[in-house]
Amino acid sequence: MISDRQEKEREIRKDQILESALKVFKINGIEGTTMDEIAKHADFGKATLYYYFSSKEEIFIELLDRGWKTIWESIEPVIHEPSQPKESFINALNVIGGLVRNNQTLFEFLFTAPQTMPSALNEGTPAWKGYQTKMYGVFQGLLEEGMAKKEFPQMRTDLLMRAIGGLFHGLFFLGNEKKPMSRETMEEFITTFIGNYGTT
Amino acid sequence: MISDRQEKEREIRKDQILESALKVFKINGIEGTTMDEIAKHADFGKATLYYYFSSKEEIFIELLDRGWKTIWESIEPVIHEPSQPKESFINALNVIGGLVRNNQTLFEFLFTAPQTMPSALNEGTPAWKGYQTKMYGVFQGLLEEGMAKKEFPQMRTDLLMRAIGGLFHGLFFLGNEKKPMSRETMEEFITTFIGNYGTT
DNA sequence: TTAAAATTCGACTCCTGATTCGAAACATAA
DNA sequence: TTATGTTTCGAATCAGGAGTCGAATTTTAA
Repeated sequence: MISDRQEKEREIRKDQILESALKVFKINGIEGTTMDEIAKHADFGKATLYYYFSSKEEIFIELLDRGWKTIWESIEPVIHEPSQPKESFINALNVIGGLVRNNQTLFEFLFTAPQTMPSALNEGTPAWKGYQTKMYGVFQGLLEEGMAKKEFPQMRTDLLMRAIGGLFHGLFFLGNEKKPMSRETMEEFITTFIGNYGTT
Repeated sequence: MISDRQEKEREIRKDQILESALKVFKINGIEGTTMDEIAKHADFGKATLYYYFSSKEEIFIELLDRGWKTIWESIEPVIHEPSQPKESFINALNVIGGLVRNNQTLFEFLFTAPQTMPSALNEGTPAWKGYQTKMYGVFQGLLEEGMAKKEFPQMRTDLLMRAIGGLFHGLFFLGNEKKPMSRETMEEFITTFIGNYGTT
């Protein structure tokens, strides 16, 4: 039997491993990351990692799953508030911005890793992909609603989507500045781009 | 002695290998790419690759070097034309857009690979890095000039830089559309963002 | 106090994939 | 035609890293 406390401690150890994996990944890149390295950082023996995770891939998947779950659960309540599409849209972006500010490394990983990790993609619709899809769906939806209400510039929503995605990514992750992107600055850029149509 | 023709043929074979490497990389990701795979695609024996390149890494570096050189040499003349900063800026972006349209895979690689290939970075300032730096320098410079002339919104140029970089990347590389981004659409998005200050 | 369960880990195994070897096949030019 | 240089490649070699094993060590609970 496993007590509650035991379960909790186990969870803590898993977190420790995941966190270390993330750090090592950040330093050595996804390619250069070895289990030994992760183990050293996490202060465990390599074999112990396999007591908690069945494979290196599982570690990365778990990182993605948890991360995207967090994103989704943070956004979800915001988009259910009864506001104008544009407002919801910006609120949701701000929520994500907040997450990024709290843990830059993690979220950069979440937004970048999928491109560079072919193995993870091939398994029948992993959980994280589901959240990702839902998230994009929501944003796209808000964009379409807002477009109909003339709150946004009249452009193809899929293009606008790409543009805003890129813009967000650029602001938060490009360049070598260590200071986090402030909420104000982000809003300024986004609204400048989106134009001050409906509101203001 | 190596005749001109021989030299030329050798160059062609190298191209063939580089092109194959790029394709395989696109399909299997940078991680999953093996020399065997590249060799198969290039229709050479694996050992032959080593006759033309000293290592797998050299292949990737060469891809980056050539690519960034191309970018730089395409931009260079445009920015020397005597125009307003904003105009030069957009012209240069359009030039790059043209390159991307011609060979999406290559340029996506050029803009993405550096993030995911730690080994390449460690060698004392590789050639491609030089071109990349020069390019960013030029864009940043144009932005500053234009800012002074009120051609752009008054924002920190480094942030504006990141934003435009992200925007460009988003338009050209995000999403799963296969159709290339048209010049018109790109300009529309960029100028919408930049605002129609000076010109128009 | 002690048997069973949970946790830890160093030392293997094993495989994959980069790189090298040495022997061909081919081309060139005297 | 032959000696020399060039190109090709299948079959080894070799290293590094993922994953396994079996023996401790620690914790739990009766």
